Amino acid sequence: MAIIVDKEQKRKNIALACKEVILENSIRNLSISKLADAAGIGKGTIYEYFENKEDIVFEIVNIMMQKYNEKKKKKLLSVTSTREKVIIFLSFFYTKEESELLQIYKEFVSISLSNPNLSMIDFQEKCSQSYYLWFCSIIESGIEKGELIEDSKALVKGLYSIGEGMFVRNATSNDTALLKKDINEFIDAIFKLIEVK
Amino acid sequence: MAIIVDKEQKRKNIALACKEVILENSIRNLSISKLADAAGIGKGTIYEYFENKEDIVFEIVNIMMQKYNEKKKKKLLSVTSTREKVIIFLSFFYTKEESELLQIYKEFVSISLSNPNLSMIDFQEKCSQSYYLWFCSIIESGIEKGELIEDSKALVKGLYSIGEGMFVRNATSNDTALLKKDINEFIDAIFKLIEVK
Amino acid sequence: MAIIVDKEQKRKNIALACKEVILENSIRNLSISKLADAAGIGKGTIYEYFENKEDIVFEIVNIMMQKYNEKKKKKLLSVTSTREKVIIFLSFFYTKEESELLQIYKEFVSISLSNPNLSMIDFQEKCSQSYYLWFCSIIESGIEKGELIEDSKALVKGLYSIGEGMFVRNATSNDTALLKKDINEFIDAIFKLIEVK
Amino acid sequence: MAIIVDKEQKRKNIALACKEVILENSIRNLSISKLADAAGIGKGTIYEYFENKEDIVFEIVNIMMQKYNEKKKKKLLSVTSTREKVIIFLSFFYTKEESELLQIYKEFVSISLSNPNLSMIDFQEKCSQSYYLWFCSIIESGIEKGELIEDSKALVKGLYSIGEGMFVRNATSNDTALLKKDINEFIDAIFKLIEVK
DNA sequence: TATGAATGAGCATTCATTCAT
DNA sequence: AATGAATGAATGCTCATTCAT
Repeated sequence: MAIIVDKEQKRKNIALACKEVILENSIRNLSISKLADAAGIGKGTIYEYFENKEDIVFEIVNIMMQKYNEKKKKKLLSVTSTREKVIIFLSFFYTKEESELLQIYKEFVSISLSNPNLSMIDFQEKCSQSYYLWFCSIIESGIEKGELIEDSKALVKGLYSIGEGMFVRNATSNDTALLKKDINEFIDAIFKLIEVK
Repeated sequence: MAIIVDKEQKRKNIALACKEVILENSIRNLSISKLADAAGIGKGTIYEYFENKEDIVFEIVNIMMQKYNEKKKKKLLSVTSTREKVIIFLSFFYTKEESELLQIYKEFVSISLSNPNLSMIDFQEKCSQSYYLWFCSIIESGIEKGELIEDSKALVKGLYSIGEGMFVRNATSNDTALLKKDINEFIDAIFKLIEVK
Repeated sequence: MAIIVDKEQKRKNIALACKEVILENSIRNLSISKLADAAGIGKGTIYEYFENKEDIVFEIVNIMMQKYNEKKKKKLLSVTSTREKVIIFLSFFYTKEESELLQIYKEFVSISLSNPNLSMIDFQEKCSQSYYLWFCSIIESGIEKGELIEDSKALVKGLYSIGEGMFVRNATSNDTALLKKDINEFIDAIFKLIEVK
Repeated sequence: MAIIVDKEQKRKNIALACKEVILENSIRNLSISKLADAAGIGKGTIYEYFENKEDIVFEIVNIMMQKYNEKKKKKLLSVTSTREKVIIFLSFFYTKEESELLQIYKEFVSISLSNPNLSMIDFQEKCSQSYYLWFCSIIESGIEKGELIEDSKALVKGLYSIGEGMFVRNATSNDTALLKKDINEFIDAIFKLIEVK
């Protein structure tokens, strides 16, 4: 009988093996054969598990995002104040721990700005939406708990975009320390206005 | 006239001649030879004036931004309230009038996220800095005029990034109406907090 | 039953199972794995019964030709005049009833022109020879019965090739109505010359 | 100033340089890089002169057919009897002189039977039509000159297809001597019937 | 006997760049 | 200064075939 493999698991393994090369190079400069080499498999085998090159990137971002979300969830549970939660939420954009994910994310944004294909758009919109809802729930529970003023709700979309805006602006210089300072100073300033004293 | 001036001028002319084709297609689908055709010059000549394709986008953004800044300056003088000035400032990201500039700007951001070369980084930092100072002076004069509370100053960087953040998030869907709504709702909400009553 | 018989039968079953997909697509656009899927067997199993893709077409033509020959034999017995027999004989190339066979036959001729393998050559020669003898006997009995002039015999090879020649010429346009007209007009013309009045 | 080349002439030269490799291999097994090597130019250069692989084959068949047609025209003028003209016309299919053209032609027929693309069909139909008219005029002038009976006209299409039919049937065995014999015996037989005594 | 996972050679085409003129 | 002919590296993907089970 033929060998039976766990396709889903192998897909993950290959994706993970590819992660390193993607981080070292950029997604754009990666050829399938380099990826196959990195994963220690044949070129054709890639296509047994992935539809195309982008599919690999999806899988990687997916895996990394899921892992990160788990971490984030825990971190968010470890603090109580809404302010701390917001800081944790936006720390994504400057945290050194997630520099790998950030790098991939940067590529992702770059591609989505100039080359968006349907599945990419779809993926990004789902991501964006789920993060937005998450962030929203943090602010809302802050209001419920009486930490934030009622009007905070109208600021959610903006606050949530601040990180991304600063991230993009900062992307060329890659000075995460500055980014951290800027984001946190803004949070301080805005909380002065929206915190119930 | 010095030769160097002519060269600079010709660079501009070529860039402008390329603008239309880049807008119709995306820079990624454009080959040097198509750009040369569009500009009515030889392929080799492109290389006399530009380092590569990205360099052309860079020049176009440069030219268009300068023009746009003149317009913006005038518009800003035509209104008096700080709120109106802020609205005008951030309207860049959704205004239909500047849709060409926005499209090119999108390409530009995309390139700067994944392929930044030195002059691009330099350009972007200068741009960013000058816009920041500009925006800063608007907020500061708002404070001076007693329209905004003192604490508004600390929000400047954030406010200024909101537009970009929303722009990037919005880039795939291209729904400018939604973008406009989101930006303006945020401005409303934040002004509730920072306007002196 | 001997194993060898089973193998032969399975070969036939697989070939027949592939027939439909080959008819829907062309053999050139079909990969072994699609054929294996269509036959409901594993890719490797194909190689147990066939040398290659062409070999499958070969088997299908074989099977279909045999079936067709039975039909043809009956039809030929149902008419009496030599002219009618000739018409039936050459109707193969345009008859709608056999359009599947014709399509496969076309593939087969194409392959035999550019990729003939030994067994294919062998098959074609045997086919050709047996059809020739068959056609020959029709003409000869026509002469014996006094329907055709003695000299008709020398025309046999040519008459017999006319159909194929017209078929090939017609293959690109696929206009079977025209083909039928051309073949039958030729038969009319030649019978004017070879029929005993 | 840039080098200016005679594109049309260079196209012909490249095609001719490719002819040899096509004859040694088959059209189907030829890669662009082999063709480029054979022509002593870079792979990219091929695409400066040809749209795609098939375009090269067209050019070659075109060139060879034109040359052959010139020869044929002269040969046809060198004989007077219609019978001789017909023999010359159909000799194409077995003549050793044109074995190169025949080989290319065989590939051509093979492709047209299974992979016809639009330009190929177009090309073949034009070819076929022009040969048919040519052959037609030979027979018609034979009738006018009183060499052939009036009824010969109705045989034209068939006679003209005989060669092709026999050629195809013969293609696998490649026995040109036999083909010659068969064709000429048929011509003898048919001329017995259509020649005015 | 049957399988299907793994493979890697093979391929058409594109395009930035060079450089002789 | 301007050109455009020539190039060849680079690439995503297919698929017949093998072979361990």
